[in-house]
Amino acid sequence: MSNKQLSLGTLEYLSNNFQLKSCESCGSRFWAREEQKTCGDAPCAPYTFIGAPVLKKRDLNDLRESYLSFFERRGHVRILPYPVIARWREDVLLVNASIYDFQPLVTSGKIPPPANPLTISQPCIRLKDIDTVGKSGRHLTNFEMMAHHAFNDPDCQIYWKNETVQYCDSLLHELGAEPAAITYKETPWAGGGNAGISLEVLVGGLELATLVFMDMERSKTGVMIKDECYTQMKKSIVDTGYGLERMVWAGNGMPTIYDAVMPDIVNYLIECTGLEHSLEDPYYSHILAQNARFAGMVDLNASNLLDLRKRVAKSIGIAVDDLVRIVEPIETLYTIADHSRCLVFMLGDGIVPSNVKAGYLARLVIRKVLRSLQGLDSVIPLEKIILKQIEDLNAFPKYAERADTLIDIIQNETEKYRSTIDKGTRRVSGVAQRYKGQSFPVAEVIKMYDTYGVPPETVKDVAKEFGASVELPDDFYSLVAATHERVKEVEELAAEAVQSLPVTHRLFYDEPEQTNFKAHIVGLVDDGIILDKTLFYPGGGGQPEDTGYITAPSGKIVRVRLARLQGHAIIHEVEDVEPFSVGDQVTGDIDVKRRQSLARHHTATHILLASIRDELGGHIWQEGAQKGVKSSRLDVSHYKKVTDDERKEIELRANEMIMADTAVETQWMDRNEAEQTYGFALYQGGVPPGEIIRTVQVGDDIQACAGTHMTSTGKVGPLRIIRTERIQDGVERFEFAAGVAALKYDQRRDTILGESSQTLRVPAEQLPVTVGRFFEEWKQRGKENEELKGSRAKFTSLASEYISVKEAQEALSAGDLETVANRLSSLDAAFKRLTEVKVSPSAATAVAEVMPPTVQIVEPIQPGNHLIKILCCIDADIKELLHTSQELLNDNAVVILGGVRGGEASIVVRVGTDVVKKGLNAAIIVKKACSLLGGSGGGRPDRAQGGGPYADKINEAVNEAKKLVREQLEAIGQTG
RNA sequence: GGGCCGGUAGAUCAGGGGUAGAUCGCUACCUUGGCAUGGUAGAGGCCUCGGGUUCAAUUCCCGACCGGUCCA
Repeated sequence: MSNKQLSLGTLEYLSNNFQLKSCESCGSRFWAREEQKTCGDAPCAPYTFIGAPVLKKRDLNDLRESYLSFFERRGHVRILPYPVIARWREDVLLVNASIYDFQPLVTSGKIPPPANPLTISQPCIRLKDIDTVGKSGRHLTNFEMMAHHAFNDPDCQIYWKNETVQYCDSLLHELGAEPAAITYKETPWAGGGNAGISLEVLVGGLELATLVFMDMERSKTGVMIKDECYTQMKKSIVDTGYGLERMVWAGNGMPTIYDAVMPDIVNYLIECTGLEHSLEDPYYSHILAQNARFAGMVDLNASNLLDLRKRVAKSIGIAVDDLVRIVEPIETLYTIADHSRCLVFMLGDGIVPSNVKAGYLARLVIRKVLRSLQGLDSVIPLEKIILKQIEDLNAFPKYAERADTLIDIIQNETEKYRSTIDKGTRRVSGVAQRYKGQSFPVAEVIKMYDTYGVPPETVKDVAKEFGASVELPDDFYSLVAATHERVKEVEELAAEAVQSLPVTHRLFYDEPEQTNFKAHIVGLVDDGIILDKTLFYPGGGGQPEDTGYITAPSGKIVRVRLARLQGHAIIHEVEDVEPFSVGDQVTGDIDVKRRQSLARHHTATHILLASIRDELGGHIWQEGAQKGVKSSRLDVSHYKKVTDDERKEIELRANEMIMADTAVETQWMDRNEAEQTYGFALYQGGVPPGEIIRTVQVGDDIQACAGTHMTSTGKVGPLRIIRTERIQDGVERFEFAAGVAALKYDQRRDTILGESSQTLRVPAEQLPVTVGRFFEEWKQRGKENEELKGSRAKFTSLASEYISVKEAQEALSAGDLETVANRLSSLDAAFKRLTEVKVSPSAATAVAEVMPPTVQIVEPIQPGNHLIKILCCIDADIKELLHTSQELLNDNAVVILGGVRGGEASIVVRVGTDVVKKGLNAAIIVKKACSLLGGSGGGRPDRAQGGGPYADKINEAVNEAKKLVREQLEAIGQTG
């Protein structure tokens, strides 16, 4: 740590034209031309430009062009804007500032800037203050940062502080600013691992730009800035940022930035909601202007919003409630205008809504704007507003081209949100019923939001309907965050031990089809050798490394386990390093089949990606890829599940590209030239470092890629998509095989089909129909089986009531059918239901024939006044016994049933309600009886079941149960 | 990448180691001259899949698949 202060140093231009002052309010150092007490920044100074513009009136397009050409005339090269999604960075999701375009590769010196100096208009998205957007009058979630950058290093000095301030001053003069109104305030700046002094440029109380002089980097010691230490670095970077929207606002003087920047959209929304009449009222417009002035003075957040409302209301002399009533609807419209515009940038640059990463942020914005729209009295579809925004953003024609996809995404998300809210609402009402007339616990509100995505406001509304009150704490969202266990940040990767290893020449690029080579050993490490040149691909870009053999001068052949890259050297990890010494000439043979399959899959990946993009649209972006020998994976961004038809179409297109058999062109190109020619689509697989990058062209698809490829698409062979799966919301994974692997895949499927059709004895073509039929029949059987079990249970129970087996058999053998028929006559109704055949003597015979094997014992006995019914069946499972027992049971009975099926014995005991009251417990009886069966059982006092493997002990077990029931009943009888 | 929820009838969901439930919808019948309605009966479930524990798993445990949601 050091007390050293960061200082601006002496700037000729400022010293000659300005005076250094100190703010009476906040104490910061600032520069102004004339006498001035405060630094000119909020909260020390109020807005003065509202109603009194401090710049010339310009619209966005006009001012953007003026800015860029101003710097072009001063030797800067105009660079095209980068997408708002920072795909080239690991550490951030969205572009927050123009300098993000050049971090980390340019700022760290790994690659040169695309031009030096340069100027750019970079659309940026900042969601940090999203909740104050619309209310503060000045916050936007999206804005264009106008910038000029100069990258200085010891060898190449472009310009530094003095020129930067001078440029700024003359630009502002050109734009119509009064020189005396311009203030430069000194502030330390830090971000993205770098730091430096900066100047905030203030005009009319509004910060229009920040001029950052980045010349320090994070380190263990040095100057403390925002809790981190920084030291001087060799490079120094001019990083400026001018708010395009703010400059338009300053030249327009409307009460809010939204009116100034998006007048058409705001007016459209006002018309849709019928608010225009109130805005024409001078009283209303006075209130809105006053509100905007006050809001400009404070750093708004959720907790001080009410505070602001109070102050504004007081200054105008109206009640807070009245103020809110007037101000809130228009604030909602501003929010909608801002968010919908933000979405055009996000979705237009290819962000697909998702539950992760940047996609989640897009969803967040969509849901916020949908919620705002819901709060309005009138219904305006979000799609309509988006279309209007696309029209308004005519400076970005690429968004108009993608309008259809954007609308599709929006509709998809709207539908999704609707169903989430529907589901959530039902869930909340369920919970709310429990808290009728009480307060709904905050923990439940958090759960609703965190787990089910129901916003707290919705919870409040729904709960109210059920008479449950909800107290929302101000720090609701921090409470949500607190429930998430803080996950330990992945520690920064330790810097690789920098070894000076020799550079290996990469033969695999020069001769992609060669499989063996001669080379000299130039180095030996632990278990590996380094050659002057090699065909072994060290892995990278999702392509695994090569394996193979190296032959020593002695003739000894040694297996190469793998090749890996370390620095610029390729290390061949070998099983035995013994036979080698530096200087030897060796021959290398790569594993041809492996390499060929990998190369095939690699080229196939490019082909597939191009086909998917053709079929599904320009938002498709590679999210990851892993090549393999047998199959490979390609993950792409997409907002819907890929349908079967789409998948087939993609597969066809891919194979058409293959059959077209075009050459695969690889080329080493200057990176900036490649970028300007092909755009960001180059970096599907990530951004490689270096001034020169390797491009691979497959058909119309061009990517920066370091892998090995086939020399023409035809050599890829057949390509089969094995399956698609959604690995995240918004990311679809394609698993596919190419060449030999694809054929093997097909063969495996053939085998599966063949075996299946053999089992069912039908040709493969008929499998779907047959399997369908079998499944239906199987279900039908199941149902019939259930029915029969139920019927049999009824039948068994009824039969047991009226005739014993012995009796029936004796009567039948004596030819006395009349007796059997008489005894069975009361079965008529039940029997009819079962067979729909009227009971006749012959049917009775049939019954008797059915019964003997089933019913072994029918033994009504009467201990005390309880009836015990015991039935021991063979061939019955627990379910059937349960059904039967139900039929046999009455209030003062105890039923014991035994059955055997499939080598397993089962026992069911049921106790009638009267007997349960006396204290007989079925569960205890079953448990004890089942121990004889080598198993166990249990249940409720009135109904228990169990079983065990010793089927031959079933009679013993049933008798045991009978004994236990008797004993217990007798014991109860004695005590009761 | 991490956390938290969930997958049961056509839909929405309840349940829970021991006979799978409700509401709506569907079919038929009854109530009326007809409709709204009301009543009665019925059809409709590999309780997502695979493994484990258990006498017994839709239920408990592990894994897969699918979905929802919050955060970085």
